[in-house]
Amino acid sequence: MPELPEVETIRGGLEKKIVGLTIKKVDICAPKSFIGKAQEVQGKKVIKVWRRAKMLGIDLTTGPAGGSSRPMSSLNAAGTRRDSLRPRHPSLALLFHLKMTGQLVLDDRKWKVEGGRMVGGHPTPDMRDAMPNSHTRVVFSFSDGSRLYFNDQRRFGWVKVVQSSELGVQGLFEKLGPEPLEKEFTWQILKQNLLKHKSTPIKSGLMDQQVVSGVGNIYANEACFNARIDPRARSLELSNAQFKKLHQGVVKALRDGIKHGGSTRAHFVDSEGHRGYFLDYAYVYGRDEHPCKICQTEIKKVTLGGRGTYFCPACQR
DNA sequence: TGCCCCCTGCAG
DNA sequence: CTGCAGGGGGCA
Repeated sequence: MPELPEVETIRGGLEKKIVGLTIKKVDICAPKSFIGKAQEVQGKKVIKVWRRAKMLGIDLTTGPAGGSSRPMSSLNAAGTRRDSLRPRHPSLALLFHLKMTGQLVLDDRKWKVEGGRMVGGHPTPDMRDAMPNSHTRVVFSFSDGSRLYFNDQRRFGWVKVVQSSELGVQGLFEKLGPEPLEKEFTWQILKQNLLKHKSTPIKSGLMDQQVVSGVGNIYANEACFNARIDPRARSLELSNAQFKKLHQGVVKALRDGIKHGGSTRAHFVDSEGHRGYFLDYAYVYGRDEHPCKICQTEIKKVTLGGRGTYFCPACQR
């Protein structure tokens, strides 16, 4: 599900709640969803929550609980890189990829057992569906009684126990393109990367994680609209002025996504179980047969690379 | 550079 | 029943 704005929304919510907590227990309901040894993270303390592309990382102390360790990550609250790229210090982390339907929901009602019954707070209406259910694949229990649920209906997602050496230049992140909300993402870089695939539709190019990381189907559609460019256009056909508009369009779409707490089509909820509202503000995604918010022309839907593609035939040329 | 596939569920 | 869904790895 989640693209950059959704993962960033989850990251921000989790950071406020779990930094400093110790993982007491890991319950794995779906073995294929958990890669690595759960034992390695039990007793470890959370020191940072970060994001790279559409992946979310939780840095853990490497030594016994309380031991000191340095964060593996490099992204601050705004999703921008603070300490530059690498080298990363040796440490341990949990790395999540939520794919299409993954959720990370923190249940911080402090459950107490009274008279054999669980007693706690009241879940929000949105959260009720995200509580441990038939789609819960992994449950992390923390020292203060709170729990983190990794839910994933379609089972495409995963969580992996990683060492810092597995990430970075030679690791899992090796092929990822630039972070679109960082300085390294310029219109020139975008142009250069898109031109590596001259005949690929521009919207499909934006979804290529080697071109720019973190953009998925919703925000690629919105970025093309923001730039007033036909999503079917080929990179070879674009002028420099259009590459600049596309660059701005990507950044605007992602920032707006974060501003509205992400997009909820069907499954996305943030770490508190609340949906996101960006789709209320979307210009084209999911709006086929509806009037364009700018010119009233009917929004069209086509398929590109097997993915639903929405655009305004009048605004986007 | 395109499919097919991993899976589950829902809408038409 | 078929088709489609915030992703992306693998294979021809």
